[in-house]
Amino acid sequence: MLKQSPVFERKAPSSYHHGNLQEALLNAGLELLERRGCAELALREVAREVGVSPAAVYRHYTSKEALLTAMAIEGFKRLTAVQIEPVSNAVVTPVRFADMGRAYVRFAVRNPALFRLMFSDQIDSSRDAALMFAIEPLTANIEDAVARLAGPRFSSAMRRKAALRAWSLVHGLSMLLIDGQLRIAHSEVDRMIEAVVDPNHALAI
Amino acid sequence: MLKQSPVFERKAPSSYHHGNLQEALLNAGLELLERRGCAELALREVAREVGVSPAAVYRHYTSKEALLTAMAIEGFKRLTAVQIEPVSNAVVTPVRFADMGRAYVRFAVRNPALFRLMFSDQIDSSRDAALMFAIEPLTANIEDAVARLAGPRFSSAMRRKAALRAWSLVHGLSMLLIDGQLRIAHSEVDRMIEAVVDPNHALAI
DNA sequence: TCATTGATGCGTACATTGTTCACATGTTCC
DNA sequence: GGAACATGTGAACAATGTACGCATCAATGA
Repeated sequence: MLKQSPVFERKAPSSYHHGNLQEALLNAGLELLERRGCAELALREVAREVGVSPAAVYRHYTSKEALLTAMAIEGFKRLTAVQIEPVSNAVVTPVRFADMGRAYVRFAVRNPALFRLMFSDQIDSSRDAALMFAIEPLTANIEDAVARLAGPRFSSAMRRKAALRAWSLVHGLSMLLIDGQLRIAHSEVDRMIEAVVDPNHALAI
Repeated sequence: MLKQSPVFERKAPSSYHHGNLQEALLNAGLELLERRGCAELALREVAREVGVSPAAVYRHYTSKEALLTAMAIEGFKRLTAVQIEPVSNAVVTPVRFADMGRAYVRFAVRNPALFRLMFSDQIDSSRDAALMFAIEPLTANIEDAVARLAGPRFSSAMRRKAALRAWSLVHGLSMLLIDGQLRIAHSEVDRMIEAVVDPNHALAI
């Protein structure tokens, strides 16, 4: 019998074993997350989506929180990827540094529920080593970019401060945007990101 | 018979009616929120805390979301109060403007669960008029302070941009701090707030 | 004074959720 | 082919949000 391809999330009706349930649950969870929102995501519904009993989930994740954690880890991987892209294999200029921030905000706006989950209290970053490991590059990339942009004239304390300012700015803008606090049209979101995340203040100290 | 004072949250054992259940539920909810966290707050537990049946809650709030919304509104009132304090009855200086931001972040750090609820997707600000009304001063205060600080040399577009930058910065720092993303000791939180929210960049445009 | 009425609380019930446990079904390897 | 193991199922449990009809109380007005 042919091995089931991972792209099919639903098992064939007659097959008892799924084939790649762990990954299927993760993908179904990520998809359902954006449809239902962060608060209404039900473990049972994820199982239903994949076509499997609720208890089967526990063979691959020890709890609902564990599944959410895996989803958040995937989110951090994706965010890290889009974040670092503007400065990979390139000199860090103020414009490219701002591009990093804009990519961060765009990721949040395009994946609001996932972004919210990643920074929610439903997952405990100090508890799960893999999660902590996935978060770490996010900070490291910012600090590294600051270092490459500022050069040796910045002390390590100045770098950390500039990085934290930059992170706070883009993170706050992301949150306010996906909360709908800023009453702006969808079409204006990009312009607002351009305006707020500005190369002129890249290294404000 | 004496009317029950609102300060007593639990009804006297023999009395059928509570006296001020609406406010008691709100207070109990706010207290439980910080103990249990934003995700684990149960309507039934709030009712238990007040000494009343779960169904009684529905005489005063149409749903759990309605209670959470009321709690969030109270949160916005308190946040607005501490936020505006540094510039009420005083000329707006860069230092006082920064103090506004610091008060914002301190509120978040001292009431992490409430702050998270206020900006969560569990309440829909575009749905509830009272909630929208409670949020509005938060933005207005920042923009007003920017206007008083910058004077007439700032266009209205520049004011909005500066206000949004300032809000994003303090909001992002607040979120990162209560998420525990910044691995810093409790004792260093205040120093970090001082460093990041800095009068020198009050009006960065 | 006392029945009426509206507001407010209760008990019960239901569907849904996260989780557990014993059991069923495949797969792998000797 | 059978033993050992991984992986899925079904039934069950407690807890949750919510709806319903009924109980209790306070105020009102004849």
